[in-house]
Amino acid sequence: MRVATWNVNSVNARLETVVRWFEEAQPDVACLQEIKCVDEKFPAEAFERLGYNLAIHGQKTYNGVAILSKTPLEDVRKGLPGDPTDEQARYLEAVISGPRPVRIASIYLPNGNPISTEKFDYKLAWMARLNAHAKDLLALEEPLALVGDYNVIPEARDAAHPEHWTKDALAQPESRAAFQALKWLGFTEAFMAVDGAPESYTFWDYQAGAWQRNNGIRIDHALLSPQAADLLTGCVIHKHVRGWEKPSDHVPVMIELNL
DNA sequence: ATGGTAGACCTTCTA
Repeated sequence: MRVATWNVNSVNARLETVVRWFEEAQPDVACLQEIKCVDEKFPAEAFERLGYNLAIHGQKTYNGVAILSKTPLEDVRKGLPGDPTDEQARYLEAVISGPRPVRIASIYLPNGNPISTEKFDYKLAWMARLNAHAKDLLALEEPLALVGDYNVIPEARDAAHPEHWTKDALAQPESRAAFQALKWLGFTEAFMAVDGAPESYTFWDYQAGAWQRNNGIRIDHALLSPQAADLLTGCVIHKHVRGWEKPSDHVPVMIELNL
């Protein structure tokens, strides 16, 4: 089973590009982030035509996450538990039905910039809530994948120019520590388990010719429970998609599970 | 030190 994660930077502005990639890569499950629309504005027909079932947790203008699956989605949870006042659509969880069900979450972790503002506090509070919820999910002892745009550069090797990011929320020690703490609950980071090559980025800024200079960062991650890690056979970053017409600034990351 | 790009949407915010 192929499970992808992709921050599409507006599913409506990107529809042609996104459909092109779906037809090429044929994911069984795809988790999208930054759809940037309410549920009613999601171009559902385009994906239903390709044979997908949809779960959408949208929001006007900003954020928004979705899960598309070839098999029906069950036990859908919208929003990250832990703060009922949080109105940002950044978390969606569902169980992918099948002979061996897999629980999947589509995550759009807060950016957190600038770091001297409440935006960074919100990022760290959100990460604490994610870690608490992830701990509960691990206790279920089932195949589980938490995939998405984590907005965290885990290590210096995950940036072409680590020195550019020292004042950025994506590379702060607090951000990295929270991501490490999440992994240490018992997750396997799919990319590091399978490949782990340096200079393997998932995001290149639109500005300053970042793509042309390969000035990228690796911030889109797939974390697997032990029961899912046992099934892991591959993890590929679809870098070439960044060179297409009208690209997102992120590229898809695809994991393969043996089921 | 600045500005460079992209998307939603109404003027500026987010990234």
